[in-house]
Amino acid sequence: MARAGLDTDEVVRAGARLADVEGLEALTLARLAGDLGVRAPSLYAHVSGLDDLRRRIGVRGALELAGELQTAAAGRAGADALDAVARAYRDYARAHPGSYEALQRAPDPRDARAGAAATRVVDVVRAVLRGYGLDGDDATHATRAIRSALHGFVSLERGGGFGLPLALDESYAELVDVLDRGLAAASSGRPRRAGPAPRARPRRTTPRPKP
Amino acid sequence: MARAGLDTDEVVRAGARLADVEGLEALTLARLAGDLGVRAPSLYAHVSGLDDLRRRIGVRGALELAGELQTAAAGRAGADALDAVARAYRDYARAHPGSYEALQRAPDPRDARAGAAATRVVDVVRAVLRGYGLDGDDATHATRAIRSALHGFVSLERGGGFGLPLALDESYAELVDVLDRGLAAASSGRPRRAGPAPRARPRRTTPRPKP
DNA sequence: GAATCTATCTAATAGGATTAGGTATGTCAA
DNA sequence: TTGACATACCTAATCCTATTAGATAGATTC
Repeated sequence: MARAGLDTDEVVRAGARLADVEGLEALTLARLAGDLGVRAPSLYAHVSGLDDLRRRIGVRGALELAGELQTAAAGRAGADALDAVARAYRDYARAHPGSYEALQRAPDPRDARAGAAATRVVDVVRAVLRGYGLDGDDATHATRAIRSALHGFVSLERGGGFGLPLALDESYAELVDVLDRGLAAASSGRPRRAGPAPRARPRRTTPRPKP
Repeated sequence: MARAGLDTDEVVRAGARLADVEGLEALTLARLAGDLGVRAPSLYAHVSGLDDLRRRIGVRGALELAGELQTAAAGRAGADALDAVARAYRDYARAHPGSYEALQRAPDPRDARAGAAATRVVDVVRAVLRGYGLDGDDATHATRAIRSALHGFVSLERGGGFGLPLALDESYAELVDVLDRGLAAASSGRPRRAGPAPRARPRRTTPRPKP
């Protein structure tokens, strides 16, 4: 038999592609082996099982996503950066639904690379928040808020949770605006419960295309 | 053989309990049948398969969740109502993780009850937004924003996506504050991009316990 | 060319979903 | 009381999946 010449990277890459095209549920070792022209047990030479494969797809996805976010954020600040990162986030989740779902699972605490990949995503978001004057605990809370909002939207959208997909682009833009306003208010000095938002803060610099 | 006396409701209830205690992944017909003192094929008399069971658990969960949210919102308005609903939402997801996950899947378009259950949840959120003066399209976008944020937080929290579970209660409170501020600004009249938030809007009426 | 490494194979086990078809329990009417 | 019927439950069987064990053959190295 001619060898297929696989290695772990190739298997993970093919697994990610399959998951992205047919959904993470459709990713089975039997199916993936078929796609690769190999019998299912052969995959165990490269991956230690289905769970391991899913985790590796997740790590790969997290690194990819972090790269996209980093590119989007480069050279931008404040609301502009938030907007760009939010778009890149949603774009990635829609282009790679299987990888995105895999990346959403808790990283294996024993796998340093998994933790590092997750950290890279968080770090990009955290960097954006410097433009809002947030640091320390405030930045942690704000990072969690942004991640929650973006992930929640993307997750509901993918699952069909919004019913008719009417004006989803606009809804997403509004969500990002709500975050922007809320975070700007949070950073405008304590006590931050009663004061009006600052007036002259620069807003989005590039006009948003109408959906 | 003595009959177990099952019916569909009993099977779904037991399935939801199993999913809540051991996770939706642990819900198998074989396991559930064992719990009910019955063989796996017997469940097909009450449920048309594993997928159907999951969907029914989801519908049941959506109705339960809608009830909790409705109770939380009763007699409150504005930021107070938003806060109460947000807490109830998170409480439900933590108390019933399996049902929550099941409810998150897209409802079967052919099942009227599934659609109605999903609608009930959305309606409670939408009702809260009346206290923010939002209606029509604005209310739709705002509803989606709130659902995204709450679901995203709860989903990341459950999946261990926040790393160390440090100060999660506080982060959640801050997230709700960000929503409140952002929505209040959205409702304060158009053009809504530049104006300061209204000053005298009533804030949360009950002090939030420190985490 | 021999030795080694390893990617792949076949064979086998185990567990899950699901279908087909039989059995016995409960209900209801005569 | 007895018969008929509906149905809750069963066993047996099929198919698919993950996974392990052990053999083989292609590639690499000395």
